[in-house]
Amino acid sequence: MAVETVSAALTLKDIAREAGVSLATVDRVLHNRPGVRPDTVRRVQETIARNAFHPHVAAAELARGRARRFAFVMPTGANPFMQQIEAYLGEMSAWLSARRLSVELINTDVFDPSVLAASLETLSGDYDGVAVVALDHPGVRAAINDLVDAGTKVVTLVSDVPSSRRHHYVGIDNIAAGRTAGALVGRLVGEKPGKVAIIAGSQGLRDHAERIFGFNQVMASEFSRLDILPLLEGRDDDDRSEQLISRLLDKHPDIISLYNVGAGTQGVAKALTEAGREKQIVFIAHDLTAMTRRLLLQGTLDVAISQNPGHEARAAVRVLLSLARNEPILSEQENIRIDILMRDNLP
Amino acid sequence: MAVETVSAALTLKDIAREAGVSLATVDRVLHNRPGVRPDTVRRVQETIARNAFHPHVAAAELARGRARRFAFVMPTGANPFMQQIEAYLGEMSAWLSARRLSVELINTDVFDPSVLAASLETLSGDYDGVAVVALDHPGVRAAINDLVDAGTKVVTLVSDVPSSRRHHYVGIDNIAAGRTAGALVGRLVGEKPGKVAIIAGSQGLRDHAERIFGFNQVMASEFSRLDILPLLEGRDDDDRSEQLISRLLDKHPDIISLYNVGAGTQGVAKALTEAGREKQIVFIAHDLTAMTRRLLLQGTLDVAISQNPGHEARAAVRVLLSLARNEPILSEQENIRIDILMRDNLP
DNA sequence: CTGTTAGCGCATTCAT
DNA sequence: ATGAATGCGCTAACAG
Repeated sequence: MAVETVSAALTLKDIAREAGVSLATVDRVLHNRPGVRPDTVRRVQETIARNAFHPHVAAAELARGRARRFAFVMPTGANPFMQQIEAYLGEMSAWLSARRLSVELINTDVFDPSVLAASLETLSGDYDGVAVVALDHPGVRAAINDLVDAGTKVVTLVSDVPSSRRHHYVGIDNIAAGRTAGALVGRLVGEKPGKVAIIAGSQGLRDHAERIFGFNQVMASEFSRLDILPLLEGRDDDDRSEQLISRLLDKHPDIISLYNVGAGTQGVAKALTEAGREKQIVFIAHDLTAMTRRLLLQGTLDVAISQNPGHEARAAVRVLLSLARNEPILSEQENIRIDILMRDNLP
Repeated sequence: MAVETVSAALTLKDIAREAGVSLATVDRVLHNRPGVRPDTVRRVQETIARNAFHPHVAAAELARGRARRFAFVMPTGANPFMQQIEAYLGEMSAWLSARRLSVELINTDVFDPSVLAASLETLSGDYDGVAVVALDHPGVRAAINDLVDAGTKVVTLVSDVPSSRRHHYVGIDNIAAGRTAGALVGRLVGEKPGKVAIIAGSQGLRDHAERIFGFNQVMASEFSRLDILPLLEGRDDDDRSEQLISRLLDKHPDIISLYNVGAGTQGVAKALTEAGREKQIVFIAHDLTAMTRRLLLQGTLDVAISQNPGHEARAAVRVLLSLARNEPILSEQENIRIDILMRDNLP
């Protein structure tokens, strides 16, 4: 009936005895520290492997003594999605403090590359790990690489800098998210012909650009019968987005779907409602907030494509911790999914 | 710039000194053990609260010495979804062993209530925690309650027994999953009138029954123009499902959508393809496996509604561990979502 | 290059 | 009802 067996709970000392060396030598091998004869290294490694030995993390953590410090560099301002991530970090505080981990929030203008880069530079040496909502820019890339060179573990959060040497990216594949939006638009409008509107914050933002790219890809290859209107840029601002969309709806009575790539969903929704067309137009936007939740329940918004902010907060912390401990990371666990949220599967 | 402050990393000893008692007394209060004057208890608790003190889990774990044993009671047989959960448990083995945790798999016929109940009874006393894919039946409920009374922590996995006193349920809300399926069918078929077919493993299975309930709810209230055909029961078997669906497709040339509530998706897909109708019919099924992934990419399957087996495996372990340690559980983290998976957001 | 040793913070006897 | 003392398994500093 039982399948797995219980392993005998070995300790470093057991390994040391079996390999015929001292505790300290096993420890050196375990952490690839210098000063051990290659031959001895091999012998110890073999005993470790043979016994499938894993050092007790609790003991290791305790013996290290030193607490770990992580910094989260987040955008200033009232972006609700970022606020959710910060809130979930706050919820972890008991968990963190029971592990002698500290997370410090650093709010910076992440949209100004020089400010962000400068902000990152000041962190060097003070932290074991840094999570940053990054802007893809040469200055930022350099700052990230400097941190990495200084021995700090770095993960990019939500927005990546693939060309940097960051250790990990915690966030979604935005091209795939855009493709998902495109497929949903195409599938939900049915057979009807008509125009599709698309509004983003700015094409200069990497995540927005990638989503637009993925969206257009799917529309061109699979729903070419639909007419995509030129991209509008609402700068993630409610009022501006509302105005742009209002004008657009006036001009095109045959719009059947609307995709909002970035923030400003409230403004877009307002324009839709005031035109009295919220039920006819398939409306797709990003992220789950109190507001998009309400819009989904009302039926104004048809789908919210989202990334789970709680998952991102915890994944970033866990990845930084694993990196700091030189532990392997459970990649399946830290992979952030593209959530399709509709009225009936709201969490 | 910085927002959170680093707490001073207190220890039990600090609390003891500040409260004017010994280490042992603080420990007693911390674990609600008897033998402390109420007055002293209060004083110690206040000091703990005032300092927002959290005992170092690593030290606690180390001092306990004793390893924790958990059992996972899973269905025998070749259910791919269950096999995925087991596989993810296997992937955690290094993680588990580094924490001196052991997970033992117990395979049982969970569909026979008396066998399952008997199986659970044998576990009593041997484990700190038990996760069980449960069948909702009085005998099983009693067995679960007995385990709980014996001090074992119990979580139900994937399939719940709400009337039992299990400590936690790790799995999705199946009514909501059924509603989600219904909404997707209704939205994806467009304006077309026609018939909708539905096939389940068995109405006797609680999760199937709940999904059917949710599905019908949405169809009746929002898509009453669609004609729902009587439920078929394929017993989660590919061949039987294929035969049933083939016959149904022959009989009804105007079927526009098909919802498979349980397993047997491969058989259903085969029937669809052999009838040459896989492109016209909106097909929705559950769970992501190698096969449903392929069907999604081919376009035979339009949506897979799924629960993340890796997440479920890890959540069950974490919840059992938190329960065993008397730690609070991060409910947002352990909540299992209803995933809507389409071709473009496959993980 | 290798070994010895003193804690890390808590749980748990055993005394008082 | 309370306190003192021991050790969990590992890291890090030091000694050879």
